[in-house]
Amino acid sequence: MRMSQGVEWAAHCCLVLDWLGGERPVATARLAGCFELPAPYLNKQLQALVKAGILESVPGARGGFLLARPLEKTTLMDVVAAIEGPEDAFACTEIRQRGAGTASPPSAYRTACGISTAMRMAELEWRRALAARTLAQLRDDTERHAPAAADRTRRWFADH
Amino acid sequence: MRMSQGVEWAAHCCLVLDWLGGERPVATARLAGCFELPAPYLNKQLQALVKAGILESVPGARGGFLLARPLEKTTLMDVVAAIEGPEDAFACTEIRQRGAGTASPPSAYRTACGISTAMRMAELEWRRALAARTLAQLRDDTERHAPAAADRTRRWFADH
DNA sequence: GGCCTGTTACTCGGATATAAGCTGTCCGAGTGTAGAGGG
DNA sequence: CCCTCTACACTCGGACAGCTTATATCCGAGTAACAGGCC
Repeated sequence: MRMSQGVEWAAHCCLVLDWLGGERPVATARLAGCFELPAPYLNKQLQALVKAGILESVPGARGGFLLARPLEKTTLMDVVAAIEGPEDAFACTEIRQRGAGTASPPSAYRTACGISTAMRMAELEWRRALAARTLAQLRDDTERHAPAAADRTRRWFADH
Repeated sequence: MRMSQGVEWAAHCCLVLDWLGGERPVATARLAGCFELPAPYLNKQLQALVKAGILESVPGARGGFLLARPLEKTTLMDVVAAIEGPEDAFACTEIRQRGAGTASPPSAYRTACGISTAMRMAELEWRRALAARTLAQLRDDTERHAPAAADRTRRWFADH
Protein backbone atom coordinates (compact mmCIF):
# COMPACT_ATOMS: atom_id res chain seq x y z
CA MET A 1 0.00 0.00 0.00
CA ARG A 2 2.18 2.79 -1.27
CA MET A 3 0.88 6.17 -2.35
CA SER A 4 1.81 7.47 -5.78
CA GLN A 5 4.70 9.90 -5.99
CA GLY A 6 2.44 12.11 -8.08
CA VAL A 7 0.77 13.37 -4.93
CA GLU A 8 3.99 14.93 -3.69
CA TRP A 9 4.73 16.40 -7.11
CA ALA A 10 1.25 17.84 -7.45
CA ALA A 11 1.28 19.50 -4.05
CA HIS A 12 4.67 21.14 -4.63
CA CYS A 13 3.59 22.34 -8.08
CA CYS A 14 0.51 24.00 -6.63
CA LEU A 15 2.67 25.91 -4.17
CA VAL A 16 4.99 27.04 -6.96
CA LEU A 17 2.06 28.14 -9.11
CA ASP A 18 0.84 30.24 -6.21
CA TRP A 19 4.26 31.85 -5.72
CA LEU A 20 4.36 32.80 -9.40
CA GLY A 21 1.22 34.90 -9.02
CA GLY A 22 -0.99 33.20 -11.57
CA GLU A 23 -0.88 35.96 -14.16
CA ARG A 24 0.60 33.81 -16.91
CA PRO A 25 0.17 30.07 -17.51
CA VAL A 26 3.18 27.94 -16.62
CA ALA A 27 4.11 25.14 -19.00
CA THR A 28 4.74 21.60 -17.80
CA ALA A 29 8.34 21.64 -19.00
CA ARG A 30 9.23 24.59 -16.77
CA LEU A 31 7.58 23.11 -13.71
CA ALA A 32 9.34 19.84 -14.35
CA GLY A 33 12.68 21.60 -14.81
CA CYS A 34 12.21 23.38 -11.52
CA PHE A 35 12.17 20.05 -9.64
CA GLU A 36 14.10 17.97 -12.19
CA LEU A 37 11.11 15.73 -12.80
CA PRO A 38 10.21 13.87 -16.03
CA ALA A 39 8.06 16.40 -17.84
CA PRO A 40 5.63 14.09 -19.70
CA TYR A 41 4.78 12.15 -16.59
CA LEU A 42 4.31 15.31 -14.55
CA ASN A 43 1.97 16.47 -17.29
CA LYS A 44 -0.17 13.44 -16.62
CA GLN A 45 -0.50 14.33 -12.96
CA LEU A 46 -1.33 17.94 -13.76
CA GLN A 47 -4.09 16.77 -16.06
CA ALA A 48 -5.56 14.87 -13.14
CA LEU A 49 -5.55 18.08 -11.12
CA VAL A 50 -7.38 19.83 -13.95
CA LYS A 51 -10.05 17.14 -14.01
CA ALA A 52 -10.46 17.63 -10.27
CA GLY A 53 -10.92 21.37 -10.72
CA ILE A 54 -7.79 22.32 -8.83
CA LEU A 55 -5.93 23.67 -11.86
CA GLU A 56 -6.94 25.18 -15.18
CA SER A 57 -5.14 24.40 -18.39
CA VAL A 58 -4.53 26.90 -21.17
CA PRO A 59 -3.93 25.21 -24.52
CA GLY A 60 -1.97 26.55 -27.43
CA ALA A 61 1.23 28.52 -27.63
CA ARG A 62 2.26 30.22 -24.38
CA GLY A 63 -0.19 27.93 -22.71
CA GLY A 64 0.26 26.00 -19.49
CA PHE A 65 -1.39 25.57 -16.12
CA LEU A 66 -2.91 27.98 -13.63
CA LEU A 67 -4.50 27.62 -10.22
CA ALA A 68 -8.24 27.36 -10.68
CA ARG A 69 -8.91 28.83 -7.25
CA PRO A 70 -6.95 30.28 -4.32
CA LEU A 71 -4.97 27.81 -2.21
CA GLU A 72 -7.28 28.51 0.72
CA LYS A 73 -10.00 26.58 -1.10
CA THR A 74 -7.94 23.48 -1.88
CA THR A 75 -7.12 20.90 0.77
CA LEU A 76 -4.52 18.18 0.77
CA MET A 77 -7.41 15.73 0.57
CA ASP A 78 -8.44 17.26 -2.75
CA VAL A 79 -4.96 16.69 -4.16
CA VAL A 80 -4.79 13.10 -2.92
CA ALA A 81 -8.24 12.33 -4.30
CA ALA A 82 -7.33 13.87 -7.64
CA ILE A 83 -4.21 11.73 -8.08
CA GLU A 84 -5.12 8.52 -6.28
CA GLY A 85 -8.81 8.41 -7.08
CA PRO A 86 -11.76 8.73 -4.73
CA GLU A 87 -12.17 5.05 -3.84
CA ASP A 88 -11.13 3.70 -0.45
CA ALA A 89 -7.87 1.86 0.06
CA PHE A 90 -9.65 -1.05 1.73
CA ALA A 91 -12.07 -2.86 -0.54
CA CYS A 92 -14.34 -5.31 1.30
CA THR A 93 -14.97 -8.34 -0.90
CA GLU A 94 -17.52 -9.87 1.48
CA ILE A 95 -15.71 -13.15 1.85
CA ARG A 96 -18.02 -13.91 4.78
CA GLN A 97 -20.69 -14.61 2.16
CA ARG A 98 -18.42 -16.73 0.03
CA GLY A 99 -17.95 -20.33 1.01
CA ALA A 100 -20.14 -22.63 3.00
CA GLY A 101 -18.11 -22.19 6.16
CA THR A 102 -19.80 -19.04 7.33
CA ALA A 103 -22.68 -18.89 4.88
CA SER A 104 -25.79 -17.60 6.58
CA PRO A 105 -29.23 -16.60 5.37
CA PRO A 106 -29.18 -13.31 3.48
CA SER A 107 -30.87 -11.57 6.38
CA ALA A 108 -27.60 -11.78 8.30
CA TYR A 109 -25.91 -9.53 5.75
CA ARG A 110 -28.12 -6.51 6.24
CA THR A 111 -25.47 -4.87 8.37
CA ALA A 112 -22.02 -4.25 6.94
CA CYS A 113 -19.11 -6.50 7.86
CA GLY A 114 -17.53 -5.34 11.11
CA ILE A 115 -14.05 -5.41 9.64
CA SER A 116 -15.15 -3.27 6.73
CA THR A 117 -16.83 -0.83 9.08
CA ALA A 118 -13.73 -0.44 11.23
CA MET A 119 -11.57 0.08 8.16
CA ARG A 120 -13.88 2.73 6.78
CA MET A 121 -13.92 4.49 10.12
CA ALA A 122 -10.13 4.63 10.17
CA GLU A 123 -9.93 5.90 6.61
CA LEU A 124 -12.50 8.52 7.49
CA GLU A 125 -10.17 9.81 10.21
CA TRP A 126 -7.36 9.91 7.67
CA ARG A 127 -9.49 11.84 5.20
CA ARG A 128 -10.63 14.20 7.92
CA ALA A 129 -7.04 15.04 8.85
CA LEU A 130 -6.10 15.62 5.20
CA ALA A 131 -9.17 17.76 4.58
CA ALA A 132 -8.26 19.92 7.58
CA ARG A 133 -5.01 21.09 5.97
CA THR A 134 -5.38 23.57 3.13
CA LEU A 135 -2.58 24.18 0.69
CA ALA A 136 -2.55 27.78 1.91
CA GLN A 137 -1.53 26.54 5.35
CA LEU A 138 1.22 24.44 3.85
CA ARG A 139 2.43 27.44 1.86
CA ASP A 140 2.46 29.65 4.96
CA ASP A 141 4.34 27.00 6.94
CA THR A 142 6.92 26.71 4.22
CA GLU A 143 7.41 30.46 4.02
CA ARG A 144 7.82 30.62 7.77
CA HIS A 145 10.51 27.94 7.88
CA ALA A 146 12.26 28.94 4.62
CA PRO A 147 11.49 32.59 3.86
CA ALA A 148 13.82 32.70 0.88
CA ALA A 149 12.22 29.81 -1.00
CA ALA A 150 9.47 31.81 -2.69
CA ASP A 151 11.82 34.52 -3.98
CA ARG A 152 14.32 31.96 -5.12
CA THR A 153 11.64 30.14 -7.05
CA ARG A 154 10.38 33.33 -8.69
CA ARG A 155 13.91 34.23 -9.71
CA TRP A 156 14.49 30.80 -11.26
CA PHE A 157 11.31 31.04 -13.34
CA ALA A 158 12.23 34.54 -14.46
CA ASP A 159 15.45 33.13 -15.91
CA HIS A 160 13.86 30.08 -17.54
CA MET B 1 -3.30 3.05 -3.33
CA ARG B 2 -5.17 -0.16 -2.73
CA MET B 3 -4.73 -2.32 0.34
CA SER B 4 -3.96 -6.00 -0.12
CA GLN B 5 -6.87 -8.39 0.05
CA GLY B 6 -4.80 -10.44 2.46
CA VAL B 7 -5.76 -8.09 5.26
CA GLU B 8 -9.42 -9.01 4.97
CA TRP B 9 -8.58 -12.69 4.74
CA ALA B 10 -6.30 -12.56 7.76
CA ALA B 11 -8.83 -10.78 9.95
CA HIS B 12 -11.61 -13.22 9.12
CA CYS B 13 -9.32 -16.19 9.70
CA CYS B 14 -8.41 -14.90 13.15
CA LEU B 15 -12.09 -14.70 14.05
CA VAL B 16 -12.67 -18.24 12.83
CA LEU B 17 -9.68 -19.54 14.78
CA ASP B 18 -11.13 -17.95 17.89
CA TRP B 19 -14.53 -19.55 17.30
CA LEU B 20 -12.90 -22.97 16.98
CA GLY B 21 -11.52 -22.74 20.49
CA GLY B 22 -7.83 -23.14 19.76
CA GLU B 23 -7.48 -26.65 21.10
CA ARG B 24 -6.32 -28.18 17.83
CA PRO B 25 -4.31 -26.53 15.04
CA VAL B 26 -6.30 -25.69 11.91
CA ALA B 27 -4.69 -26.38 8.55
CA THR B 28 -4.54 -23.81 5.78
CA ALA B 29 -6.60 -25.95 3.43
CA ARG B 30 -9.54 -26.05 5.80
CA LEU B 31 -9.47 -22.32 6.46
CA ALA B 32 -9.27 -21.70 2.73
CA GLY B 33 -12.14 -24.08 2.05
CA CYS B 34 -14.26 -22.28 4.61
CA PHE B 35 -14.09 -19.06 2.59
CA GLU B 36 -13.36 -20.59 -0.83
CA LEU B 37 -9.99 -18.89 -1.02
CA PRO B 38 -6.85 -20.14 -2.82
CA ALA B 39 -5.13 -22.19 -0.15
CA PRO B 40 -1.45 -21.64 -1.07
CA TYR B 41 -1.82 -17.90 -1.18
CA LEU B 42 -3.72 -17.81 2.08
CA ASN B 43 -0.87 -19.81 3.57
CA LYS B 44 1.46 -16.98 2.68
CA GLN B 45 -0.67 -14.45 4.53
CA LEU B 46 -0.90 -16.71 7.58
CA GLN B 47 2.88 -16.99 7.61
CA ALA B 48 3.03 -13.20 7.79
CA LEU B 49 0.75 -13.32 10.82
CA VAL B 50 3.07 -15.86 12.43
CA LYS B 51 6.07 -13.60 11.88
CA ALA B 52 4.12 -10.79 13.52
CA GLY B 53 3.39 -12.95 16.55
CA ILE B 54 -0.37 -13.00 16.00
CA LEU B 55 -0.57 -16.71 15.13
CA GLU B 56 1.49 -19.76 15.97
CA SER B 57 2.20 -22.50 13.46
CA VAL B 58 2.37 -26.20 14.24
CA PRO B 59 4.36 -28.17 11.67
CA GLY B 60 3.96 -31.80 10.80
CA ALA B 61 0.95 -34.02 10.42
CA ARG B 62 -2.21 -32.67 12.05
CA GLY B 63 -0.43 -29.36 12.14
CA GLY B 64 -1.83 -25.97 11.28
CA PHE B 65 -2.29 -22.56 12.83
CA LEU B 66 -3.39 -21.37 16.24
CA LEU B 67 -3.96 -17.97 17.81
CA ALA B 68 -0.79 -16.96 19.64
CA ARG B 69 -2.71 -14.81 22.10
CA PRO B 70 -6.33 -13.92 22.90
CA LEU B 71 -8.11 -11.62 20.45
CA GLU B 72 -8.24 -8.93 23.12
CA LYS B 73 -4.51 -8.45 22.67
CA THR B 74 -4.52 -8.11 18.87
CA THR B 75 -5.68 -4.94 17.16
CA LEU B 76 -6.68 -4.37 13.57
CA MET B 77 -3.53 -2.28 13.27
CA ASP B 78 -1.45 -5.34 14.13
CA VAL B 79 -3.06 -7.31 11.31
CA VAL B 80 -2.61 -4.50 8.78
CA ALA B 81 1.03 -4.02 9.77
CA ALA B 82 1.66 -7.77 9.54
CA ILE B 83 0.33 -8.00 5.97
CA GLU B 84 1.15 -4.60 4.50
CA GLY B 85 4.38 -3.90 6.33
CA PRO B 86 5.15 -1.20 8.84
CA GLU B 87 6.25 1.58 6.47
CA ASP B 88 4.06 4.58 5.73
CA ALA B 89 1.98 4.84 2.58
CA PHE B 90 3.34 8.29 1.79
CA ALA B 91 7.08 8.36 1.10
CA CYS B 92 8.52 11.87 0.94
CA THR B 93 11.27 12.00 -1.68
CA GLU B 94 12.31 15.56 -0.81
CA ILE B 95 11.85 16.93 -4.29
CA ARG B 96 12.17 20.41 -2.81
CA GLN B 97 15.91 19.71 -2.58
CA ARG B 98 16.11 18.38 -6.12
CA GLY B 99 16.41 20.88 -8.91
CA ALA B 100 17.69 24.42 -8.96
CA GLY B 101 14.20 25.91 -8.86
CA THR B 102 13.77 25.74 -5.13
CA ALA B 103 17.28 24.81 -4.10
CA SER B 104 18.20 26.53 -0.88
CA PRO B 105 21.14 26.29 1.50
CA PRO B 106 21.08 23.08 3.52
CA SER B 107 20.11 25.00 6.63
CA ALA B 108 16.62 25.43 5.17
CA TYR B 109 16.05 21.67 5.30
CA ARG B 110 16.44 21.24 9.02
CA THR B 111 12.70 21.08 9.45
CA ALA B 112 10.71 18.43 7.61
CA CYS B 113 8.75 19.27 4.49
CA GLY B 114 5.33 20.60 5.42
CA ILE B 115 3.58 18.27 3.01
CA SER B 116 5.34 15.28 4.51
CA THR B 117 4.45 16.41 8.01
CA ALA B 118 0.77 16.77 7.16
CA MET B 119 0.73 13.35 5.50
CA ARG B 120 2.35 11.70 8.48
CA MET B 121 -0.11 13.36 10.81
CA ALA B 122 -3.03 12.01 8.80
CA GLU B 123 -1.60 8.50 8.70
CA LEU B 124 -1.07 8.69 12.43
CA GLU B 125 -4.79 9.33 12.88
CA TRP B 126 -5.50 6.33 10.66
CA ARG B 127 -3.20 4.13 12.68
CA ARG B 128 -4.68 5.38 15.93
CA ALA B 129 -8.18 4.43 14.79
CA LEU B 130 -7.05 0.97 13.70
CA ALA B 131 -5.16 0.39 16.95
CA ALA B 132 -8.28 1.28 18.92
CA ARG B 133 -10.23 -1.68 17.54
CA THR B 134 -9.26 -5.07 18.88
CA LEU B 135 -10.22 -8.24 17.08
CA ALA B 136 -12.21 -9.19 20.18
CA GLN B 137 -14.45 -6.18 19.60
CA LEU B 138 -14.94 -7.18 15.98
CA ARG B 139 -15.81 -10.71 17.06
CA ASP B 140 -18.33 -9.44 19.60
CA ASP B 141 -19.90 -7.12 17.03
CA THR B 142 -20.23 -9.96 14.57
CA GLU B 143 -21.82 -12.24 17.15
CA ARG B 144 -24.26 -9.50 18.07
CA HIS B 145 -25.40 -8.91 14.49
CA ALA B 146 -25.25 -12.56 13.37
CA PRO B 147 -25.56 -14.83 16.42
CA ALA B 148 -25.69 -18.00 14.32
CA ALA B 149 -22.43 -17.39 12.48
CA ALA B 150 -20.14 -18.85 15.13
CA ASP B 151 -22.14 -22.06 15.53
CA ARG B 152 -22.48 -22.46 11.80
CA THR B 153 -18.73 -22.12 11.39
CA ARG B 154 -18.02 -24.67 14.14
CA ARG B 155 -20.43 -27.11 12.54
CA TRP B 156 -18.79 -26.72 9.13
CA PHE B 157 -15.34 -27.42 10.53
CA ALA B 158 -16.64 -30.43 12.42
CA ASP B 159 -17.78 -31.90 9.07
CA HIS B 160 -14.59 -31.06 7.17
C1' DG C 1 0.53 -58.37 25.08
C1' DG C 2 3.68 -54.36 25.08
C1' DC C 3 7.37 -51.72 23.02
C1' DC C 4 10.26 -50.20 19.38
C1' DT C 5 11.09 -48.87 14.69
C1' DG C 6 10.39 -47.88 9.96
C1' DT C 7 7.14 -46.11 6.84
C1' DT C 8 3.65 -43.09 5.41
C1' DA C 9 0.78 -39.35 4.92
C1' DC C 10 0.16 -34.76 5.96
C1' DT C 11 1.38 -29.81 6.81
C1' DC C 12 4.26 -25.73 6.96
C1' DG C 13 7.85 -22.84 4.61
C1' DG C 14 10.09 -20.76 1.05
C1' DA C 15 11.25 -20.46 -3.95
C1' DT C 16 8.93 -19.87 -8.40
C1' DA C 17 5.48 -18.14 -12.59
C1' DT C 18 1.76 -14.80 -13.87
C1' DA C 19 -1.08 -10.52 -13.91
C1' DA C 20 -2.03 -5.89 -12.74
C1' DG C 21 -0.89 -1.16 -11.78
C1' DC C 22 2.40 2.51 -11.42
C1' DT C 23 6.14 4.85 -13.88
C1' DG C 24 7.97 6.84 -17.83
C1' DT C 25 7.57 8.12 -22.90
C1' DC C 26 5.88 9.46 -27.36
C1' DC C 27 3.06 11.60 -30.99
C1' DG C 28 -1.16 14.05 -32.72
C1' DA C 29 -4.90 17.94 -32.14
C1' DG C 30 -5.48 22.55 -31.17
C1' DT C 31 -4.20 27.44 -30.55
C1' DG C 32 -1.81 31.86 -30.12
C1' DT C 33 1.89 34.31 -32.35
C1' DA C 34 4.77 36.31 -35.63
C1' DG C 35 5.88 37.58 -40.06
C1' DA C 36 4.95 38.65 -44.76
C1' DG C 37 2.10 40.61 -48.15
C1' DG C 38 -1.41 43.66 -49.77
C1' DG C 39 -4.35 47.79 -49.41
C1' DC D 1 1.42 52.83 -41.96
C1' DC D 2 -2.18 49.45 -40.85
C1' DC D 3 -4.86 45.34 -41.60
C1' DT D 4 -5.32 40.54 -42.92
C1' DC D 5 -3.97 36.12 -44.08
C1' DT D 6 -0.96 32.30 -43.69
C1' DA D 7 2.42 29.46 -41.92
C1' DC D 8 4.67 28.15 -37.82
C1' DA D 9 6.06 26.93 -33.34
C1' DC D 10 4.53 25.71 -29.01
C1' DT D 11 1.53 23.35 -25.53
C1' DC D 12 -1.94 20.27 -23.89
C1' DG D 13 -4.24 15.71 -24.26
C1' DG D 14 -4.50 11.03 -24.80
C1' DA D 15 -2.40 6.61 -26.54
C1' DC D 16 1.75 3.52 -26.03
C1' DA D 17 6.04 0.57 -23.69
C1' DG D 18 8.90 -0.83 -19.31
C1' DC D 19 9.18 -2.20 -14.72
C1' DT D 20 8.05 -2.93 -9.93
C1' DT D 21 4.62 -4.92 -6.86
C1' DA D 22 0.82 -7.89 -5.73
C1' DT D 23 -1.39 -12.32 -6.86
C1' DA D 24 -1.43 -17.15 -7.42
C1' DT D 25 1.08 -21.57 -7.48
C1' DC D 26 4.20 -25.47 -6.77
C1' DC D 27 7.60 -28.43 -4.54
C1' DG D 28 10.78 -29.71 -0.71
C1' DA D 29 11.81 -30.08 4.67
C1' DG D 30 9.97 -31.63 8.79
C1' DT D 31 6.87 -34.00 11.99
C1' DA D 32 3.19 -36.79 14.13
C1' DA D 33 0.58 -40.82 13.60
C1' DC D 34 0.16 -45.56 12.29
C1' DA D 35 1.29 -50.28 11.10
C1' DG D 36 4.30 -54.00 11.38
C1' DG D 37 7.76 -56.67 13.59
C1' DC D 38 10.36 -57.99 17.66
C1' DC D 39 10.94 -59.00 22.61
